[in-house]
Amino acid sequence: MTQPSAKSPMTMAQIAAATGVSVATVSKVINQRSDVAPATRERVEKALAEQGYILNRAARSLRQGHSGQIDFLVGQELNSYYAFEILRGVEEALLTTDVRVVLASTHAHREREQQWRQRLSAGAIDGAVLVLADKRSFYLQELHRRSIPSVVVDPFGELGPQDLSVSATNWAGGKLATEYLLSLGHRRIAALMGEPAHPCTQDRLAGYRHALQMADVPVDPSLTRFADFHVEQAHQEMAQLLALPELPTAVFVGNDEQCMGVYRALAERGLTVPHDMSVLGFDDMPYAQWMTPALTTIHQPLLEMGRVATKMVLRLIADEPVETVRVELATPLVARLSCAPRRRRKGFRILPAG
Amino acid sequence: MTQPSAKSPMTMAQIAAATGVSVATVSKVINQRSDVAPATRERVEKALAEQGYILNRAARSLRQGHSGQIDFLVGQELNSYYAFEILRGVEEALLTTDVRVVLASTHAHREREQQWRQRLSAGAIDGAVLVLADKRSFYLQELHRRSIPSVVVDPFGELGPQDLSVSATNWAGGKLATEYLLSLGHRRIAALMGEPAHPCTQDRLAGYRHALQMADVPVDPSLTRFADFHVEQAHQEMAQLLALPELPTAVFVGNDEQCMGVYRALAERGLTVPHDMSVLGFDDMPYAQWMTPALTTIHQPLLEMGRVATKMVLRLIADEPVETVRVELATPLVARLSCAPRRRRKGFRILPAG
DNA sequence: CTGAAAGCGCTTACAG
DNA sequence: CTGAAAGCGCTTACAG
Repeated sequence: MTQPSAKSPMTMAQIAAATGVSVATVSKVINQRSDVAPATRERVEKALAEQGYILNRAARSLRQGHSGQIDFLVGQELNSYYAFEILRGVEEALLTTDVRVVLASTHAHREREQQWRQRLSAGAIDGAVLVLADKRSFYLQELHRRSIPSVVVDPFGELGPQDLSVSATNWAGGKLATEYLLSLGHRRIAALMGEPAHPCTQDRLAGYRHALQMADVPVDPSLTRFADFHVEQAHQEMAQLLALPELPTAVFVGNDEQCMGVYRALAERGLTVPHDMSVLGFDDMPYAQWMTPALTTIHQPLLEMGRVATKMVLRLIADEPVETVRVELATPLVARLSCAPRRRRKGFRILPAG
Repeated sequence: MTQPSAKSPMTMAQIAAATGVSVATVSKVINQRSDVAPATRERVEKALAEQGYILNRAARSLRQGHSGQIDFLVGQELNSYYAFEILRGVEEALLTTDVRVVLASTHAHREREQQWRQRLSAGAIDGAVLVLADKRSFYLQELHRRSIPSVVVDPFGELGPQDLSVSATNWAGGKLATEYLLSLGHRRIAALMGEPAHPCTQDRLAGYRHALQMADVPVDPSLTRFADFHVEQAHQEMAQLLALPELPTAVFVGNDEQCMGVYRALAERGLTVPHDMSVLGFDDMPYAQWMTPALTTIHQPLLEMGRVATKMVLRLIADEPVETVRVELATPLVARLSCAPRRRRKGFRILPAG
């Protein structure tokens, strides 16, 4: 029946008094400095544990000028699960540390940007994980000015030579997707991509073209379309594709979310997946396996990207070396039910069943 | 061409020196105390603005014992978009304040719980928004012990009389859903609910039963099934429902995520929505409108719930009164394409087309 | 190896 | 209305 104590927390001074050493020595023990006699250290550690000592971070922060916090900053609205997956990875990397994430995106509100800059200046931010930033990003520039460690996840444009980044192997992913569709016999393969300005779009598209060329399939420009990364525009663009005189038999799509729009456009035309059209996504979001039919897609390790970026930030904060400036994480293909071998044209040739 | 200054931030002492007043007076101006002469105040405010003064929060925090941070704590794994929507609401409420959210869920890791408790004790948490907690929750108990303001969003069980909460009108939502299906002519309406222990499940089910009784439709217990709130189990339970000798013609489902499993189970049996079965969800997650067919569902205002809860926490922190202890936010029905009028039994009666 | 002392930047009770 | 001074809890350079 230990009584819950709501008393104000222990201080180093109290521990010092209880142990008969100085506050300086207690501090040294807590900070694992080497210049403490083993016997003293042991005695202090025991008291610390027994009394349930708790470090006052505000005090340390005031003294040292840092805060035990890193910011999670998204270049756009926080309206997509995409960012959430990355955030979960950040959380995971921080699980065993005593660093916290702060969601600090300012969404381009001027007042909020001011506030954020203030926090920066006041030393309230030890580091940052930036999603969808490029070298012209407000955040990145401010962070550099203050020399605060940062890592960009999935850069949205060009980065400076000193900027660190973590992304997916987009080129390889685009190539793999296309090779898979080719292996199923498809030749007329459309690419319904996301935001054209995003480097990941460019890279995936380059992978797509490369795979086609390797297979001696001519690249038909009318088969490449762009949209933002959301459902609505994908739905529209797919409708455009379906208005073509000669339809593709497969589509490689910019992300899973867009695939929902693609499914819809197909359903509206009375076309079924994968019988009439193979659909291949990108991301492998949790819902991909539960779409009907279950979506074949390229896995983008968003959670892992968040985790890796966070670990890099942590190393930078601790002044430890970071191995690579540009990390790219693998993008395997997850085969489900939305892709099938190309059907022969109706009445063109009848293959024996089996 | 103002030179970006990476110098260490201004202090009150510098402002005081520049203005010819004392540090105490600067502090009073910043904290909007009344005991400052108008002329002095004006002079100091001018200097503050011109010099771009920035408050050092660590110092204030050390002095005052609070931190400008509230914790966002989820009782379960942070693996569902559900929590993300609430989090977005929290963010929104904080947009115009200088309070930050910290994602602090410990996921029942013992070591992390210790760390969290330390932060609590050290005054690093001014308040908390708890998702899916009940009165036995570790977080809630610790928070109460330290008298730190908190509000529970969507309580997972019973709460103490003094606990504040924000939830959706689950009973009304269940009733509304059922009435809608009844109005479409359905009489055999299944309820494929989520977690039976969750109060929201109980409330929705009560609403469902009430609506049936009001319409003089007997409640068939074999038509009520439970699962967790995720896709897999919903898929299984729906398969069970489809093994019944007499099938329902409509299902009211625990949440939108579960509906994906329901769609799948139906597709596997060759049944189409809404022709063979009407499906009605709960939540109105962003993807609901993009499921095929677009899901008719009860809108649960998760984002708004997060926002309201956060505003309550903010009021509590500021020692302002809070109007209501239990807030319930409305749950309108969003009609889309997954529900249709009940079809007459095959061969029972032929209606003229049109 | 140990500790006395200064100081991080603020707020507040108090004297004037 | 104004300000000198104490103190929040820590860390660090330095003397011993």
